Amino acid sequence: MGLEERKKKEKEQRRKTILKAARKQFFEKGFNPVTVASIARKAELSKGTIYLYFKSKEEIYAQILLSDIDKFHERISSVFQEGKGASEMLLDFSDIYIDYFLADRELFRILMVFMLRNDSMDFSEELNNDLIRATNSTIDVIERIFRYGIDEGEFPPDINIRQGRNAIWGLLNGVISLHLFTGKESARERKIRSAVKVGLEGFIKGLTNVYVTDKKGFFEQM
Amino acid sequence: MGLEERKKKEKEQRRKTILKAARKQFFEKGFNPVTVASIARKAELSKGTIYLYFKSKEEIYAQILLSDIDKFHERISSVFQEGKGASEMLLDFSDIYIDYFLADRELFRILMVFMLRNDSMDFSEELNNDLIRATNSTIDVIERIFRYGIDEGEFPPDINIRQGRNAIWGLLNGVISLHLFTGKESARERKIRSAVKVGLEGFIKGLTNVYVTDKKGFFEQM
DNA sequence: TGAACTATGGTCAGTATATGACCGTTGGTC
DNA sequence: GACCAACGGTCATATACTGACCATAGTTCA
Repeated sequence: MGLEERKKKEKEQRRKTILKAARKQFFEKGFNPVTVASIARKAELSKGTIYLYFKSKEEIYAQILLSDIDKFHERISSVFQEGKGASEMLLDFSDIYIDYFLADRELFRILMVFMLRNDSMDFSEELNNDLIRATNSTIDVIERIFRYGIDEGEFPPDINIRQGRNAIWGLLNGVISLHLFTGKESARERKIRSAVKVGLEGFIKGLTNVYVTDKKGFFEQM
Repeated sequence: MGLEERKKKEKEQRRKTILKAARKQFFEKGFNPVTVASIARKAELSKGTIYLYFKSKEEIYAQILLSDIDKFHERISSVFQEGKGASEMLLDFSDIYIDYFLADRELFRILMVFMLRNDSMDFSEELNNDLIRATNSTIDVIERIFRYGIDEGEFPPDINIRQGRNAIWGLLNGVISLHLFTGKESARERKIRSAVKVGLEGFIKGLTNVYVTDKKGFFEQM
């Protein structure tokens, strides 16, 4: 390890410090109520220093959110594995989806707020597009599962992919939203999982019992 | 925690980085063979930066050695405890002394080299005096034990304190020196401890069996 | 022996990084 | 619509770091 390397590391560390301080506040209060001064204070830096690492408050927010969504997308993409059927993938997808947002409720809340087009944050067009693209990439995963299911003959070829995709997407977000910030903490996870399970199983059964006959009691195993 | 506090911490951290890099090299190679450039390299800093934290190479060495000796002195001073006899203190002292230098052989070697007046390091007079004062503080601990023993009536009041002090000091250093850098690692500690024990017990017995009669088989317990 | 060379402790002008007073804008108040 | 407060963003200044440079003290070799 040399001198240049050390400096690089220190810079990266400082960047992370800022992002960490900012993330906490953004996720607690939203975009506008958080000031650059408060991020600086939390990070134990001056305001000017923040602007040495990021060119605007918006860029900080963008990097946090886009990186969070990327991580999430990476995690969710792990549903694609050799030897898995499309139905199984959909169920795994929902499991991971629920797991993830149970562990990071604030991220979920923020994504929901964003998708509900609460444009009180007046982001630049670029950031808005990036965020839309990023959130869509999650929906694309569902779509890919559907296509895979059709290609493998597990799902009927004439289903409306977009409709199915939106239904599952809506089911997940709806159920999670319904329970995540209401009701008793203790019952929350169970309620979410059982509601999604019922909805998803019904959905898949509706698709598959016409064409797929050799699933060997897949749902009975659950 | 605020901004000033953070900067202070970072400065202190950098100081420690330098000292750590320097200590390793000084203890491996001695004073002269270690260059400021090599310390800087190890610490992943430029040479100039070293001089922002220390005014000379000698000061670095001094701070390391004096701080090491201070720590040692603090440790060794823990022999003074309520309800202990002077003989017990001397035995505890030797235990701690041996423990310490078994764990930090290089410090022992350096102190020995220094005390043997190997003045190949041409330190400034000030540093030399500081080092002498620091090393003497250890010897003073033995002297204090002697005085305590005399005050409490455990040791005869007419013993030559300086002579006794030097004898024990010499015994410890001699035995440790003899074994520390020779012979098999496995047998080393046992040999040192038994040699010191024999010497010290004999010494104390010679002092105490005249005056102290109620020690209740102190040595038999060992 | 002494000139040339080398290695090293220490310096300092130049560069990189960090700071916070300041500016223009905006949104709220009366 | 004049005032104000609060904010994002800027920039002159301050702080921290760097490495080419210097003086000197050994070392080599003609």
